[in-house]
Amino acid sequence: MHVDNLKKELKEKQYRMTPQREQVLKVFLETNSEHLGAEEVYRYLLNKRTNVSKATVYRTIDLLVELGFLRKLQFDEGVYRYELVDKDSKHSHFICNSCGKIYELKDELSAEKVLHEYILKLEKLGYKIDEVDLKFRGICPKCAKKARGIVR
Amino acid sequence: MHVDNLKKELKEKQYRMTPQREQVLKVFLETNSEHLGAEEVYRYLLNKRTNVSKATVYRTIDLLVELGFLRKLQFDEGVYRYELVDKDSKHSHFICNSCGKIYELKDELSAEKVLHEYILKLEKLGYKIDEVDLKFRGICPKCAKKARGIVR
DNA sequence: GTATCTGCAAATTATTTGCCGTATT
DNA sequence: AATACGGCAAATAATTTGCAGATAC
Repeated sequence: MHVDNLKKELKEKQYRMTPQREQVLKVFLETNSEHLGAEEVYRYLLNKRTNVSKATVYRTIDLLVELGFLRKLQFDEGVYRYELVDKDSKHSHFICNSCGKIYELKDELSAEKVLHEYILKLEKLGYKIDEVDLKFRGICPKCAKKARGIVR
Repeated sequence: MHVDNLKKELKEKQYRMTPQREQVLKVFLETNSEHLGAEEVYRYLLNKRTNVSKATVYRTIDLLVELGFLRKLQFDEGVYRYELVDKDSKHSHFICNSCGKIYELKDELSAEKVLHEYILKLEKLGYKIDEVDLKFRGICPKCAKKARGIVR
């Protein structure tokens, strides 16, 4: 489980483990890391009658990013979203312009292999690459199917 | 020149051509489309003693995006940035974590070919792709060279 | 016990909007 | 002349910050 990792990581950096920090991390674990924004995390905790102030949610999320538990994302809205950093699976995102769903393209749909040779090319030219961010937008298979249904 | 295209495009959609709209578009043409944010466009015009209010800058930029003259970008700051849509050259971005410069990876550095087969794969699975957004972060060749210099 | 953390409310930043006078067609 | 547009100032939305009391270690 992840919460113990947090406990350990905090201790190492002389931060303190608090109920609030545990709760915020748990939100991401419980929701299966559904690209939540800070406001959504706050609401989720309110619903569970768990008292964490909004300021603390923001501060804790920042901390979790700093410690490498969360990755900060942007999808062209006015909000930052976050996902659990899953060390062994890099992925890209597909955002459906119709239903808004964010798909994670990984495993057999991973773009990693495809990009690998390209990244080598950049590195040969002196670019040192720390992060790759690949996003697609369009219509997802589900919505595309529905749309076809309507046409007929 | 692009300003005439704007004039034409506006007429077609029964929008009006105004000095402010011309000025805002010109900023992007004159600065070689350096990924400016709205605030920067506003400042640029102030310096040139061209009077355009901030609200108009925002509204005009939105319009230019809607008309397809500008593309809206996000680089994990709290600001939207914009670039001229250059029809015949899709490109990705490399953001240097050291100097902050944003590089456009195009022409011989274009990732288009590499991604092409991958996109076909997605489309075979029913995804309809309208937009691809690929970004890298790391250290650019210039900064990498400098850093090496310091080490010695 | 002490330094870190939290909650609250106020501040900040980027962007949007309402309203009314102005300019384009 | 009619309608779209621009400027201003106020409104909004997301996030950040200062401070005083609470809590982890």
